Amino acid sequence: MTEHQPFNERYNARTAEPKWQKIWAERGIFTTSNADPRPKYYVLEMFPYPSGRIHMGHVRNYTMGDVVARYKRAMGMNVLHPMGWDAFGMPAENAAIERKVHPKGWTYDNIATMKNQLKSMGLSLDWTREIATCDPSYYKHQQKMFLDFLKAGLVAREYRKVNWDPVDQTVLANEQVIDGRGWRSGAEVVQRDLHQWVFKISDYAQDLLEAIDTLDRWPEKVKLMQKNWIGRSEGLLVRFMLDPATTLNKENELEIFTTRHDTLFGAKFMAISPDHPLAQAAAAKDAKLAAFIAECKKMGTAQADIDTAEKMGYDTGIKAIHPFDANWKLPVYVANFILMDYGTGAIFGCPAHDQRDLDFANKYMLGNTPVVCPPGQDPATFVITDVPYLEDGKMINSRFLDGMTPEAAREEMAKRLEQETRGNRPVGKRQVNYRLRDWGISRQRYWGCPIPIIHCEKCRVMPVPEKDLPVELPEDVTFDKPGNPLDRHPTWKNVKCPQCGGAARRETDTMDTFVDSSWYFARFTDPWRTQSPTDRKVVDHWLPVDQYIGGVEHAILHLLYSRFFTRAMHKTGHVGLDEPFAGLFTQGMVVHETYRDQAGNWVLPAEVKIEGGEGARKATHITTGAPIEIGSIEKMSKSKKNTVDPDDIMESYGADVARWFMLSDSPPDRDVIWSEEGVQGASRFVQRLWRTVGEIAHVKAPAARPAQFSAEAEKVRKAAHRALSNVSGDIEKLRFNRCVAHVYEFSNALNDAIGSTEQAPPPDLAWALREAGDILVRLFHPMMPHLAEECWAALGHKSLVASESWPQAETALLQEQTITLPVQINGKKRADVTVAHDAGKEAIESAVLALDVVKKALDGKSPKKVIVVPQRIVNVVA
RNA sequence: GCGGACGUGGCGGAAUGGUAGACGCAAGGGACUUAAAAUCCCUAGAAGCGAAAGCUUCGUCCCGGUUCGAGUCCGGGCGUCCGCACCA
Repeated sequence: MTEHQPFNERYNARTAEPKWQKIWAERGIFTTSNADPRPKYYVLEMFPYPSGRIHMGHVRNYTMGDVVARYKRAMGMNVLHPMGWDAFGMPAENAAIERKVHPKGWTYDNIATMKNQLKSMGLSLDWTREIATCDPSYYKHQQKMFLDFLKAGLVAREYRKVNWDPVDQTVLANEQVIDGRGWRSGAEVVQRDLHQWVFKISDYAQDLLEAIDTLDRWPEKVKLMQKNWIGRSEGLLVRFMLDPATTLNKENELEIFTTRHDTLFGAKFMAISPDHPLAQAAAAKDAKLAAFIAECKKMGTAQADIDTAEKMGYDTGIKAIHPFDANWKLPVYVANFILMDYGTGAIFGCPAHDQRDLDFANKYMLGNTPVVCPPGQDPATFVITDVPYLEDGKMINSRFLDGMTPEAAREEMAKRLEQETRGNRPVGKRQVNYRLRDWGISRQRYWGCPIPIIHCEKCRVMPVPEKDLPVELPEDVTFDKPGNPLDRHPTWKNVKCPQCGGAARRETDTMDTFVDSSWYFARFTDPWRTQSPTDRKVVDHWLPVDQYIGGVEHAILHLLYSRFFTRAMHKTGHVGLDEPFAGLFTQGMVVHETYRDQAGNWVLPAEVKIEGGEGARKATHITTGAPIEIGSIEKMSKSKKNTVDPDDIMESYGADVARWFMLSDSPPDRDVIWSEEGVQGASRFVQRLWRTVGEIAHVKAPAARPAQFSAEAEKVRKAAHRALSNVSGDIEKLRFNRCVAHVYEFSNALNDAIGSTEQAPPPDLAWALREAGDILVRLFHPMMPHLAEECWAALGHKSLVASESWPQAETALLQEQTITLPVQINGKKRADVTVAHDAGKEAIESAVLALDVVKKALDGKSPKKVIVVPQRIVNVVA
């Protein structure tokens, strides 16, 4: 048996934590067998990018997952709780450029460091399943699936806009474009069209949308965000004739998509995307238009930039003819806010009922005609100036639509336009549109999974034969020149065409790292398998993930891509289901105060000393003594230096304290403020628990359960079993902050009981105290596993608490004999009434009416109404 | 700009439409100590009344609504935060 610490000393996390971690590892208790017959439970936290060191966000995320894993294990389930590395990505290449280190070396060094950090947290992870997405043994299978998807028609090539840095000769991520300039070069960024590989996620738009409703253990907000992202809209395609006098015969019509065809009589202009073929054709004959389009290309590709940029247009001189009036001509503008990717890249503008159209019309003095009149408003006096009318109403100024609701008007308009034909085709056609675009996966970068394609002059685009997988990244690359190192590698891209044997070149683009993270959860089920990405028997047993936990910043992209990828894997036979994550939890961020010195430089919390409380907090620099300004609380970030290094915390307080603090106070889905005081509070509590358990360890109790318990012993038992019931329920609901509160409550109650006990408590109380001690330790074990092991051993147990089963609450102890109900008179609390816990409504009512306060308030009259809510409250309406 | 959330004491927060402020932090008072740390006990939303036990009024960002009853539901504001397709 292991030596445990004597109770006259403080609990020493520094010696206890490594000791228990070693024992857990030696006994392999967190290694999961795929053959274990017990019911499965798959708990997964979003795997980290190996950026260098773990941060507090990781500590929070992985602690939550670990609580669930340890709890479910105690509940008798076969728990899969793996960990890996989202190891491809740009920071490795940035390090290569800035520090002359190889991305691979940099990444694996980081993994080694972070793995040690995670190990020191005492997480119950199965490290035998560790994977790194940058390992050829992982990405080989990803390449195989790319080829399978290609065969299954799930992959296509499309032109896509990217931010191009003309100096660095590279594509920039949106975050690398700052005020329209490249972050490294400072050069003005231009939009460029690149031929890209895309996954056809839009084929699944309807399915992904509908299936959201089956995800009953996902947060509503995430589901709503995904629905809006997919953005289904039912609208109408309308073909407008172009006035031949204003255009060449070649372009004789313009097709637009609209969801507001009810407002067609409010149209004032047409707007097309700068990338629209008509705009391109017109620009060929109009140098000014060409210049305008070039100007539009200087805008970034980020949606927020497009939406917030000033609305600009260029009148092409082309006129479109209103479908219901041959004499009604609408000017056709090229406008910077029209996207080619959405609908047909062309719209009609109705300024009175759309903000963007109104801004545009006001700028170019195109006027507006309201066609929907608000209820109760006189149409004759209804005018629109700066704010469009977007609500429901009655149609006006709209000929045959007048008087209808907008909804009926849309229906009527669609019907009429569908019936009208021009050139054997209807003028209008109903269409369901999605905002969701196909997923562009091509990246012009080195540190990613190579796309297994060979380009041959003769045979065009050829998949790499499966026997040649993986296509491995060459290691001899340089980062001293602009552009993609793969592209300028002297030999790597030169290959023979697999079909004709002639000279060909490899695809030098690599995959978006979201691809890597779209199936890692499946790979964890059998990471050793070499012949295929998954073993169907194994993967179908483990999936879906029962509880997935990660940051809300992944609410849309990562989760939606994973849902699509799982469907694609299903279609190609790699898994047997569509939805990868049955339960999802999105945790909040870790935030911290910011500090600046007098020169305005950010200062690390570790360098700041805080004194004085309550409004009078003053901060000084720990070494120089210079005054420090305390700033706002913000997300921990390197740039603002408001970070706390988990290593420092674990070194000075221990992993359990860090874990406990991360779980306490804030609800897990909200931000938590890291504060020194809070950590110290957690640290004090660890010592208090240690002392409490020490007291109980000294209590000599009979082996057999006493037949009777005194009131005092009963009180202890009730506190224990109530805490047990509460903590269990709150872990199930992932309400860890309440678990923490209940452990505090229980521990306080236990301390009270011990404090009022003489040296040797009577046998029944002694037994109750020992029972409570055993429950207490098992209750906090998922949150503070090292302390729990130390306490468990101290209580004389030979087993590991990590392998113990979860205690069962005795329901009889949860029910009080009498309950005290608040009594309200007219909704205000005026008294209490104590009744038997199972008292009926009538009994409660008569007890309440007998109260002096109630009698006085009623003043002899009978109450209008008495509302009795069982177990809750009584309200007397006088 | 679009989409999503959040707003409760000095602070983090608790509260199936049912006693607002559990639990913790910080604070104040006391005990122990030569002293400090640690620990333990007590107090604590605001205002007012009372010698006291206690009582009254107000109070969950603001305005309005639904309800016997609203922190919670609905409508409208204000503020803060997150995401927006090549950051992960």
